[in-house]
Amino acid sequence: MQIMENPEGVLVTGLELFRLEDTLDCGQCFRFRRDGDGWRGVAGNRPLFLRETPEGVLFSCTREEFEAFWRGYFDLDRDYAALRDGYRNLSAQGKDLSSLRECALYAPGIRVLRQDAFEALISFIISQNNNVGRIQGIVARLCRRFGEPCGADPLEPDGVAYAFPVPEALAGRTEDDLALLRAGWRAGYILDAARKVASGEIDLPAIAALPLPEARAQLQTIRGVGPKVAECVLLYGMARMEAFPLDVWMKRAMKQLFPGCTPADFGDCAGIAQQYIFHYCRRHPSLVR
DNA sequence: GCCCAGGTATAAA
DNA sequence: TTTATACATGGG
Repeated sequence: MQIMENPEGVLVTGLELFRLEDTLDCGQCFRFRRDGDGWRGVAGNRPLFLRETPEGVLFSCTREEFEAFWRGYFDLDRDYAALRDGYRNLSAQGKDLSSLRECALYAPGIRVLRQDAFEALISFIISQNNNVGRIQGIVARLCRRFGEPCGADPLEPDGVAYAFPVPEALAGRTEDDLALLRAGWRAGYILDAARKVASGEIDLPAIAALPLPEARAQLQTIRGVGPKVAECVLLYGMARMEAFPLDVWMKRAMKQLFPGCTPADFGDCAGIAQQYIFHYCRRHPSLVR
């Protein structure tokens, strides 16, 4: 990876296996949209525009911002090629994981984003029994109404980029206050999560460091957080790459593609394998119907 | 109208 | 412990 400054921002070259569409349009984050030939969005309180050029990926930020945040956010220091090859050789106790190579062909440029834990928690509470378009709409309204302005966003009606709300900005609200989100019954879940985090009853950084079973159990004390949401928070919001979100699709895909295998068979980077499988399923709906 | 969307809480078997 | 149902929105 080479990093060069230019008048538009920071140009990153020499990156293998990094494609913006694979990474930003796959249901792991809900705040990035296409903008012309690139993508625009906000992570936490940091707005960003980025696009692919023949030379590399161009980030519209300073070198300091890239180094301090975006480099980690996009997981750019992980060697995904080595990981993919590692999976090829990882045949735990005779378990056949060879289908994974085929899966990885359908989203070779995916990176597992390292999002803020609270943002991931609220986002995936909203995601339950919901579709990506509507999730994005609810999250956008949440940020416009309860997030702090944090820069410019030409795609917003008022041209302002809004940060993801901090827990304290939500904890004191009522379900009526959240009615404008049109989040339905998830509004109560959002409030419970925000209140538990704001009060300290839920300590997200502490949970992130816990063994997986305890971390899952603590997350699931939040109303509206079940096995699936907890797993998404661990994988996308706590950089716990052993986490493996199992939804209806994934359960069926596992039976078809990896009979007899469990998430644990994919090792300490199971979550990345899960991403490859998820993308494969999206391209092969007949497999999981 | 009907069905579905990367689920979860709740009540019943 | 497992299975059924309601839950609010909105798009196809």
